[in-house]
Amino acid sequence: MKSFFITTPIYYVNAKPHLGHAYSTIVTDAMVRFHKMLGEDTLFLTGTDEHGDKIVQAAEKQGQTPKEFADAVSARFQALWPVLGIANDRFVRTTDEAHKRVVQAFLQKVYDAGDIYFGEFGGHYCYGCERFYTDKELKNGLCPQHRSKPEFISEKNYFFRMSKYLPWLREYITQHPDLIRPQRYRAEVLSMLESDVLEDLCISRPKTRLTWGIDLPFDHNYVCYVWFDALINYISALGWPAGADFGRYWPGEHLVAKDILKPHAVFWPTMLRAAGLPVYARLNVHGYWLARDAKMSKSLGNAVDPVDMSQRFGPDAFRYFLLREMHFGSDANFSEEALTGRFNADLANDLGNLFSRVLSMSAKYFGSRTPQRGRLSADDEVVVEHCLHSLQNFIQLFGNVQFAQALESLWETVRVLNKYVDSQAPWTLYKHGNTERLAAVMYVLLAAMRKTALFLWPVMPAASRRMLEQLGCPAEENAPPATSLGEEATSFDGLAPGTALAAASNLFPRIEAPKNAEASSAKKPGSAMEKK
RNA sequence: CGCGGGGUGGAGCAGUUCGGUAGCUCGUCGGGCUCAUAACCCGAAGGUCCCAGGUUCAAAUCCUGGCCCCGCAACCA
Repeated sequence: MKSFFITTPIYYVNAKPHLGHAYSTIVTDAMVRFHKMLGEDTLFLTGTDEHGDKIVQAAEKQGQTPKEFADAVSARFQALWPVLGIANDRFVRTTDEAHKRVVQAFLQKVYDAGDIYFGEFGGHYCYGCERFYTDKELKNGLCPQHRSKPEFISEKNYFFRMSKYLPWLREYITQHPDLIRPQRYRAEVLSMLESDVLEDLCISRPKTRLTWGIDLPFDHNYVCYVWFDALINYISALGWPAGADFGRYWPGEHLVAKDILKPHAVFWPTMLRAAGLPVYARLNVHGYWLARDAKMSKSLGNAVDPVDMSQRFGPDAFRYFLLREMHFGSDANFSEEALTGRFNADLANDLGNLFSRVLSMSAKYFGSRTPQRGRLSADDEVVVEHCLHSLQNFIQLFGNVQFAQALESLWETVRVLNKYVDSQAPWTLYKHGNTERLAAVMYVLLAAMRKTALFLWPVMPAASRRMLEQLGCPAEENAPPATSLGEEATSFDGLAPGTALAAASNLFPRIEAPKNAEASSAKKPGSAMEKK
């Protein structure tokens, strides 16, 4: 059985979860569900990153120990995922004892191989920022943030001999064109590798400055710093080196946002190489959600709270919007207006209404039973072909992380079905007593709707289940529908005649547009404000 | 010359890899249907595809130069 292991980044616990965390995790969840429905052996990992200066500071502010603070925030992340319909298999914390042991084993291995050395590290240190600046970053010799003169500090630290592996990495990425996707990020990494700006990686902090970290196994005066700790979560959660899951699931895929491209595309593969492990199978990189074309941030006050969105619009609609609106890899704008618009147009008008009208007719014409399929006309065959074709496209596109295009492809079918209802006019067939045609048309509609519902399971698991139930195809809770997407996209069967159907209901009640929508839009002649 | 992304009808976006009738959703206007959630279906209006050159039978797409936005270069998804 083919395996599919995928991870989100582990989230830094210095702040509460925001839209970006939600997006990364929702996308990963959708990918996992998709692969489950392809019949693969999936494993979905997420977690929290809990060491470092900032956690210590944040904890102090709250009057807590770093561990207490990390426990609290980590718990918040863990509590969020079910709310968003996310079903991760594992949750790793960098403060887990098991994780610490793996990090130490990894460090020791690389150290023994001679790729970690002790050296001098000097730089301009700004106490306000608590970080080093390079000469180029300084503005007139001053910290760009605080406009104060940084102190030149020199301290001894351990370094990972990353530079040694950069030529290999460049070659590897060249040989594996699909390793990093979308392509724009692969190009960026290659450009990074060619620009020659990458050096060895400082991987330690002296305990005199920082104690909240994992001890270096070969020098207890130092703790492991940043990426060597965090990145290793991806294999510590698999129980490397001895755990059976490592052999079963590695190499897997990672999903990250573009801001942490470098650590994942450069640090991590070279680390794996140095430890003698295979590189991950794929790195999926996405862009940012913007609010009115500006980056979301707490300071700008334009951050979006995923819990709030999920509660107000429902997790399924929220997930649908995120996957439909952003073209994976590019930035996209988030707004409630856009979310409302998508909801009403796609879910309420196109999809929900299709279910409503077809189920209503099924009740009227066939006593809410799936009719016999009968012989299909040329018109019917066209719809069937169109449907299967769009499902095949969906599989291709979704597998290629083109979620927006995949959903667009699925919606082509939804629109075709709505047109089909109009062109076939079942109410006329009914009036004329043309039961055979009526049965064929209704069967085609119901069967195509079932497929649509199935294919939506990765994106909208709860709504998918509701739709399937309405079609008399109840699905087990917390399990993928018992079918395979590949087969569903090649044959048009799947509905048993005589099955009881639900009465028509309102799956996605329209959302009334918010009253304050006019605030920023300039007055235009004939601008639409009539909604009542 | 630090690196990268972008500039396409009123709005938001595809399309640009491998040139060949400019496409989608929303919005606007007109019509249709009556199964349905004031929904659905049909039709129409609306575009110098940032600018200027170049290559070509043909450029949104390739090349050169320029203008304008926005990220990154910090443990921010």
